Amino acid sequence: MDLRQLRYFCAIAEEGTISKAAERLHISQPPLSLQLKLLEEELGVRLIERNTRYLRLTQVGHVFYQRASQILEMIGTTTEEVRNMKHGISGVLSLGSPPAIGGLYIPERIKVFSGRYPHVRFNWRGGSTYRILELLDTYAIEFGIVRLPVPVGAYHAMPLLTESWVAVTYRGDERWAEEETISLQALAAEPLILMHRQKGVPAHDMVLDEMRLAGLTPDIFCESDQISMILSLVDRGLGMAVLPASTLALRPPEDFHCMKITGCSLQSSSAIIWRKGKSLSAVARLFLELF
Amino acid sequence: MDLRQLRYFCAIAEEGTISKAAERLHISQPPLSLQLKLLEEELGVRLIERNTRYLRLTQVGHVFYQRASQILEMIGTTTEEVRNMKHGISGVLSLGSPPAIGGLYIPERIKVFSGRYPHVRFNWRGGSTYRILELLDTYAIEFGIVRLPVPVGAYHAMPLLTESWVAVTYRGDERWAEEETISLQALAAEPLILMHRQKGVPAHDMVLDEMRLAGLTPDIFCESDQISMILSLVDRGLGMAVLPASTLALRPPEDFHCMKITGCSLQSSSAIIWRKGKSLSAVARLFLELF
DNA sequence: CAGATTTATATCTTTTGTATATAAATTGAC
DNA sequence: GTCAATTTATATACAAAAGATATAAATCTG
Repeated sequence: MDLRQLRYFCAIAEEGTISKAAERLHISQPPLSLQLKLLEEELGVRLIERNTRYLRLTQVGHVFYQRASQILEMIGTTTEEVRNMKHGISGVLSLGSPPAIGGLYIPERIKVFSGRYPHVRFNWRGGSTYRILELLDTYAIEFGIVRLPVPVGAYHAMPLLTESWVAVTYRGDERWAEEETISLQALAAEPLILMHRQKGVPAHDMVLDEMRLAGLTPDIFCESDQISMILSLVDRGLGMAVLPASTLALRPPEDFHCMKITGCSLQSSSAIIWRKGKSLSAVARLFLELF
Repeated sequence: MDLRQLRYFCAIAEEGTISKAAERLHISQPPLSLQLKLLEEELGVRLIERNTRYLRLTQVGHVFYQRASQILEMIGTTTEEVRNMKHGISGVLSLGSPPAIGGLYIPERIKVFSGRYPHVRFNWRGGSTYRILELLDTYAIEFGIVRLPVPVGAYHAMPLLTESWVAVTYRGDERWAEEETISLQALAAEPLILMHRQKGVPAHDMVLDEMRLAGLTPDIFCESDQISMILSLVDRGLGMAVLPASTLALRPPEDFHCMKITGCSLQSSSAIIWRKGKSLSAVARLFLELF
């Protein structure tokens, strides 16, 4: 198969007659008829039902048209992309994430990416999931990592992991050292160090909601929007944190003790999202290929 | 640009030398060198750094190789797909969904799809989200619609809408006719008609969990795994249902009265998922394009 | 039935891709 | 350091194919 044949086929499909398509393509009509015929013969399928008065795509022709358009568009963007890389791969990659989630995924990938493309610079914004959506909507960043759910209409999403939330104490805490799990009731009796409640995105309200709905007045010792701050308090035995399990993935396991929370289903998924309307930059596409 | 040039470029990138690539392509070496040169000139970018002893891709060359491979693969699958449609578009499309979610998305699309491709037959399995995952894993269905979160590793996902759960009474219920919202406490005092709790997928436990954690003993009048059964009971004033808002979308709005639940954040997202390893059939891909 | 329009076929020309021959460059062996 | 071996690049010649022109066949309109 030949790219030219795809272009020709699409032109015919779009123009509605072979003659008009030939005009658009700046060739004469006979070779266009011929190429269409050759394409159909190669595929062993009739793509366009035609005679001197009618021309319409067959079912298979419709399918093939969709695929062919996609392929041509991909070739176009690839060509454009590569041409713009005349002076190597450079530019600024703008992304955003809540610090806790981003810390999991971003630094290692920035390291790999920067090793591969040393002239790329980064703009890594922080903030709540809600804030990240704002940054996306104002085109301040190209893509963001957020916890689901988010209003899904305007964004493409690439799901990352789904995980449970766990209760976290410091290693030296003898009362819990032997425990693998903790009940919500027991948890409510502890001083709690929690993620700050954040506007618009329910995932972050989950801990507080579950607590309050339990009818047990939770003892919120401290709220913070920084995981590192939360853990620094836990480390000093000032209270127990409730966090997505992954936020501890980058910490040395000997520093903290995690317990599953029984009788409740705190869960959250995260995803990479980007705006549907605007296509990603070449650099951003390269970066997302790391996921 | 020419498809042949993409094939040639990929062959060179994969074989490591122009000579070996020429051998693999069953052409001689000089035209291959020439085509590579022409490709680079057209793109205005050096893709392969080479001399008589070394050959390695430039940064841009690496990017171009990835894109070119994708394009070639797409052309391959498209060709294959279309060749298999020799006798029109037919076959059996196997999918699965919990009845409640599927009812929202599937019937209308089956209607459209069947109008377009009348020779396609359908195999629409039901079951809990957990069951749907089983069917996917055993290749009994090609894709499923489920409520998130699901273990994300093995599946591609295409997110659908995110929605709140609502409390539902029958229209004639005077006690609530004027209310737009209902508190969790008030809800707990009603006889409840709920989705049956289902194994493995936490989303369906949400109602019960929220209830129990509220410290209020919920009065579970009836559990069912069929939305239609639940609504038939609600319709007779036997209790109040708690359901994702979308499950009522297909019902006449005059039959039921919905209220937002205050002080709790019952939310769920749904998504179409399919196995990562196995590529979708042509018919399935066509169907997913409706979303 | 004549004129207009569109697709299909035949033949010729031009373009482009490929092969052969050979030069140039680099590495390893003696 | 020179010679053989290997690889890429260039030049020329040939072959394949894509396109143009001319024209036939089919269908609709007036």
